[in-house]
Amino acid sequence: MSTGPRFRFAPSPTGSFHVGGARTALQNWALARRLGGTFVLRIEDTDEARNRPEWTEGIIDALAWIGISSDDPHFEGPHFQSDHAAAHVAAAHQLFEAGHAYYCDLSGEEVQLRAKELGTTGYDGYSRDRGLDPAPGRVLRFRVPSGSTVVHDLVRGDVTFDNATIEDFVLLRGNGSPVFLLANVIDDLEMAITDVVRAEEHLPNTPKQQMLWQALGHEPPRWAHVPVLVNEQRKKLSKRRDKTGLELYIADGYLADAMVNYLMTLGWTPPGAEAAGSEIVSWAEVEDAFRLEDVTHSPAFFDVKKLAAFNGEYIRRMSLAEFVERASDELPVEWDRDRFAAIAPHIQERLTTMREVPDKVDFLFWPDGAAIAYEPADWDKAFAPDWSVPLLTDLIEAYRNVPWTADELKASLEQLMEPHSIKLGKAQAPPRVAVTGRSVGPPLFESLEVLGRDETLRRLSAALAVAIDGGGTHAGAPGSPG
RNA sequence: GCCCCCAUCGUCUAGUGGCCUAGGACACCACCCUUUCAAGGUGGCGGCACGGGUUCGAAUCCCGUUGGGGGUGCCA
Repeated sequence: MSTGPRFRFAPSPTGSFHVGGARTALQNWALARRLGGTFVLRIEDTDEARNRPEWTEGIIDALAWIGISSDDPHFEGPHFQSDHAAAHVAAAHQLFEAGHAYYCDLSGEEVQLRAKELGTTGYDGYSRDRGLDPAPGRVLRFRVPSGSTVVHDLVRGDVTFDNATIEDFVLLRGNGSPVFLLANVIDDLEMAITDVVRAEEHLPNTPKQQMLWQALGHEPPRWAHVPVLVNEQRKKLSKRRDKTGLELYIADGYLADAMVNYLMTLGWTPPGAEAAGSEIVSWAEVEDAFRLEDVTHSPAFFDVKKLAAFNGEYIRRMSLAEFVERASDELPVEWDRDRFAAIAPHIQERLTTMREVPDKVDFLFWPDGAAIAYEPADWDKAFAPDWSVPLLTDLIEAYRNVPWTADELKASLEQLMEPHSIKLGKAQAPPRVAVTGRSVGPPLFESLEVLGRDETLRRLSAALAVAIDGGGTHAGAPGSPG
């Protein structure tokens, strides 16, 4: 058990794990590990309607994916806020007994009505000195002291709030249940949290929570509010408008290391990144160098394009063996793994996400003899030149006897091109479209080598037939193989 | 409305008074390489929001303006 600082990550359970949450979790994790402290996971399930056991599992799985393992000695939890309901209520009563809170019988509508009549904002302290006793339907409100509250924030410095601008906020609802503000503080207190690192949106709550800590007779924790993540409209990333779910990115074939690396560079730069000319850093380096004091103060745009660039970089950095293994997960079970391994080196550097793998190599797995659906535009372009049909005809003849290696296949095409005086770049188009149905794909001769002589010749001949017979219309692309 | 935060290339950022004719990364453009597409290499485009101070000297400090964001629940 660690004795160092205690951080906490306190998500509310939903079916989705927010990428912004992933970032704050990562920051807490880096700090907890480097400082020899603890990362406490607390599920904020106060709102019972939202609580489902599988959601908690989803959170733990998501954390594990980004490298925050519940098996790590620095990990503690999960704790559940709902388990502490009694403590929250007890603390509220304690606050009432000590005179830090009072009951009020005004309903929400009545409060609004009064504010309107008085021309004030929010609750005006109507019941402050009425000495009301607890009763059903009455809310317990905190008696905000006069003066001001200074929040010492590790990323922003001191932030001063005039208490006069903070209304006597609710601690206990009319039905006796505690609100988030209170529950959050009590849990942090009970779990001996020393450092609260969370998103900037909580900054306005902080003076209220700090007053609660003090009213309860405790020193508040160290606060740190990191900037929020925003979309291209510069609005806080929201589940409704934006793609925020970590699970969505996992499904799209993003690598955990790339995601973690990218998330950490939002609002923070690894030392040495500039000199290295690269922002790609290992988690070890992050853990070693991440400091709250170095975090930027302004919101950061979550740029999927840059994430994709990182991801491509990480894919290219994998060893071939690792790449083949991971890519296999993306392939249909019936596809031959050895055949894939043969072409793998040629697609590894052409990817931005793992999800693109099947699409890059599918032509190698079409059933032998299946009709090929040619991309109309690609077909037209490849077979527009008048040399295309004769070239293909000769190529079929040549390929009947040539040794079946990429080099030989290439040499043989080059030899045939000569009389036509065309470049290899153009000459490879007709056979490529004939064999793969498209004009782009992995290197052609390597692909043919993997495909094999029989199926290659078959596809070449089928295309030739269509080219001759379909004339300029190529109407003949029969049904799709896949 | 009120409170709080923020402000360097399109984006993420380096920069903590002279090393800045502002550096890097992503994106974009061009060229090279080339077996299509990528990858890789080289180069390019592009920024200190504005106005006042302070100072010998300001992207850096202060004030104001403008702009953006967050918060203002008996949600979390």
